[in-house]
Amino acid sequence: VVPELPEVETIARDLRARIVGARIARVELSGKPLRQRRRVDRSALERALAGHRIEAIDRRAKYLLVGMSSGETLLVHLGMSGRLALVSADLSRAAHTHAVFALEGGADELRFVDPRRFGTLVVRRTDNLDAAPELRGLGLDPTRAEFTAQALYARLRGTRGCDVKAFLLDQRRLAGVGNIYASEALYGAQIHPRAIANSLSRARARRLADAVRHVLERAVESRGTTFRDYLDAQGWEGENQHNLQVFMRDGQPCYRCGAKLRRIVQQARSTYYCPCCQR
DNA sequence: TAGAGCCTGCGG
DNA sequence: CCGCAGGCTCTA
Repeated sequence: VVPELPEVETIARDLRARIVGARIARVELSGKPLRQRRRVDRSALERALAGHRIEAIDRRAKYLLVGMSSGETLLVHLGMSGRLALVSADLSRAAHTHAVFALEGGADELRFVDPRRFGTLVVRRTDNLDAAPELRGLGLDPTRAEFTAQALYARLRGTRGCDVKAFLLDQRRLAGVGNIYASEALYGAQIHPRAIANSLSRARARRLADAVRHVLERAVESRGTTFRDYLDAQGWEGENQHNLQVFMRDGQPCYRCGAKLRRIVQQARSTYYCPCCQR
C-alpha cells in the first residue's frame, strides 16, 4: 500500500467507473481509532452514507472524495498502509478491516483496510468542501493547470532555507507528491535533493515543474507503483515500479551516467539520487 | 523547520 | 533483535 497521488488517482478512476450511481446500504466500522488516535465518527458516517447514493468520486492531493446524495462527502486518506477495495461480499475480510460500505444489492462491498491506522475517514459538507480542515491548507495540485513553472517558482521563493526535497514533500506547498516521486522528480530535473529551495533559478524551477508533471503522469498511466503491497481498487498491482530511475536503487548504477546511486536521509526519510547527474 | 510520535509488518 | 516502510500531526 502506501499511496501517493498516482495511486490514489488510479483508485479514484476505478471506483468512479464501477460504483458511481450505486447506493450504500450499510456502514460497518471496526471501532478502532485511525490517524493520531482519532475515532471515526460512526453516527456522522451512517447519517451521510447509509441509504444514500454515490454521486461522484474525485481526488484532491492524496485524498479520495466520495460525494453522496445526502449532500455530504466522505474523505478517505490511505495514510501509509491503507487500502480501499471493491470486493465480493462473500470473501472473508482481511485483518485490519476498519470500515465496510455494503452496496445495495448485496453482491459487493467497499472495504477500507489499514494495518498501521495512519489513514483518515471523515465526512464533510459537499457545498463547502474547500473549507474542510483536511483540504483547506493544501498547496498546488501538480496535475492541474494551476501548476505552472511560474507558480512553482513563486512557492519555492516562499520558503525559509529548507531543502528542495522537504519542499516537495510539504503538502501545504505542493499537494500530492510523496517520497517515491520526490526522489524521481529531482532526478528527472537533475537537481540535488539538498539544494536550498529558495535559491533555485527560474530555469531549474521550470525543469522541476516539468519533471514533477512527467513523473506523475507516467505513474498514473502505469496505474501506480507497487513496491511492497500497493493494490488498486480491484486488488491488482501497478506497473510503475518498472519506470523508477533511483528509488530504492542505492548502490546500483545510474541509468544515465553509470555512477553509483546514493541513499541519504532527510527529514527522517530516505532520498535516492545520482551524485553525478544531480547538482 | 527539525524531531518525535502515531501503528503494524517485513526483511536483514 | 534491529531498522525500515510510499504519511501526516504536534511540538519545540
